Amino acid sequence: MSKPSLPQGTRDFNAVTVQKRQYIFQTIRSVFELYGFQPLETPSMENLDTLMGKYGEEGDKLIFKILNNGLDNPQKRTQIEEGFEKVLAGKNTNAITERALRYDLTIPFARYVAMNHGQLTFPFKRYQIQPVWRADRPQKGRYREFYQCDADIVGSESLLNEVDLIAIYVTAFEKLQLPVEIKINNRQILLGLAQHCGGEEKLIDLTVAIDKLDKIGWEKVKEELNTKGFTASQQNLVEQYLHISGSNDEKLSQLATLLGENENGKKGIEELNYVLSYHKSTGMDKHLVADFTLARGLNYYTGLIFEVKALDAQMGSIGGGGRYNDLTSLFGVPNIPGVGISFGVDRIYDVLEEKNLFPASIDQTTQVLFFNLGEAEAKVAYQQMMLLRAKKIACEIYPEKSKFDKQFKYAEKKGIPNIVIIGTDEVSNETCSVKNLATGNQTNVAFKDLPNYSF
RNA sequence: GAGGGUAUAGCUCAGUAGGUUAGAGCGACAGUUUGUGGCACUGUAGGUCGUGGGUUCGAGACCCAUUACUCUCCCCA
Repeated sequence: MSKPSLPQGTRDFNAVTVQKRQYIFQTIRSVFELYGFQPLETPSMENLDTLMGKYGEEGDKLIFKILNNGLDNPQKRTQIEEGFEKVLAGKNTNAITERALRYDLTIPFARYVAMNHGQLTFPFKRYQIQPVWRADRPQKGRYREFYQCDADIVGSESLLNEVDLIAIYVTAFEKLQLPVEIKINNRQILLGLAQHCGGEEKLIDLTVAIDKLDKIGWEKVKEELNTKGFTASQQNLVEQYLHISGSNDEKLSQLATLLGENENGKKGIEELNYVLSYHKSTGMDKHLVADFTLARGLNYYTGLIFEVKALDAQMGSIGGGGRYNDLTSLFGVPNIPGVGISFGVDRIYDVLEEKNLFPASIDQTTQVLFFNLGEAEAKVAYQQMMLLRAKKIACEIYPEKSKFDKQFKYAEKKGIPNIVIIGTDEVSNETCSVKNLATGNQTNVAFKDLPNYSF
């Protein structure tokens, strides 16, 4: 028998880790609900057709596909062999796989909206907290199974939704006491720039190159633009664009000058201005940074886009989102605009851990340990313990009669702050000894007073 | 998909230039101490040195292969 192991990029979560993760989930969930979002859950697996082609060419490769059952059925042998040949040729076929694990929460949500748009009340606001899977190579801050927490609003084009989603980010990260900066940009601005550089068809090359700026620097970006056929004057324009700096207002006015009368550019700037000025009134604008280098990989975004970065932390983005004006048309239901955001819980966890920002209180569960001093004593202790549990005080009793040493060490290792000792003397007096392990203080408490004792 | 690094006790790691019987700390267990823990001391258990081949009189160490893990790039949360 070989040693048991885990699939690459997956993890077990021990008690402390689960509690810390619950703290993050609960914080985010409470904010979602505070803002009027309702929960949705979708299956771990979707039909492969639902997912394929939605995340770009790279994305398709990273989808975990599920092998069909019954491939050994002799009656289907020819069909399956043909299917297998297709797979070897790099194509997909439902003869071999027809289902796949969820890759994100947005596309399943779009599928859900497309299937149920007749029944839903619009604007429809849902949140979803579930794991997703990617067949990516694991590394620091990147896993093959990880959780996303999404909130989306569909059926409304109002920018008030963007305003609200930003407020969710700010509120949630304030509650987590994690300092962040929320970068915002607008696909319309990028589109305007592409048009200035010769046409909309340059948009993807342009965004891919721009996105790399902070990693590879302007010179390399310029080289890449050059190989993609951008002329010297176009490269110059991009350079001016990327070197815009100052406060948010200053940046936007410089950008307005640069893009001039371009309709998309003007619209994009107007929308950014709207959201930024709205948040001046909430005081949340101090977390917002207009960043024209922000592009985001997913091609379905059409309007404002967001990305959240933890300040002073070695970590990629811990959240992102944006407006997609026609996502459900992928599933045959056009004209349902939407906007959404996502929290990357696993990365948030890593950052909170790194910066020591988890509250100390969350890993404490059991409040009181009852010592076990023998069969008869334990029976009395058990009765007393149940009275405490009825008062919602978390307790446990050591399950066997052991030396004090061992029971003390058990309490200490589990971080149980109080112990209750009930031996023969206590049983006859109807009292118990309550000891606080941190202070070492010990007091005698009558049984009748124990349920009201403040531990 | 491309390129690095690592693999020795439950955990973290030593192990010199290839040389007898494989080392430490921590942890576990037991005792000093069967109604008062944390400390201390004493003792015990625990290893097919990732796997398979090769070189050698001799391999934990050197070579080849393989697997797992890990990190970086691409991309992403």
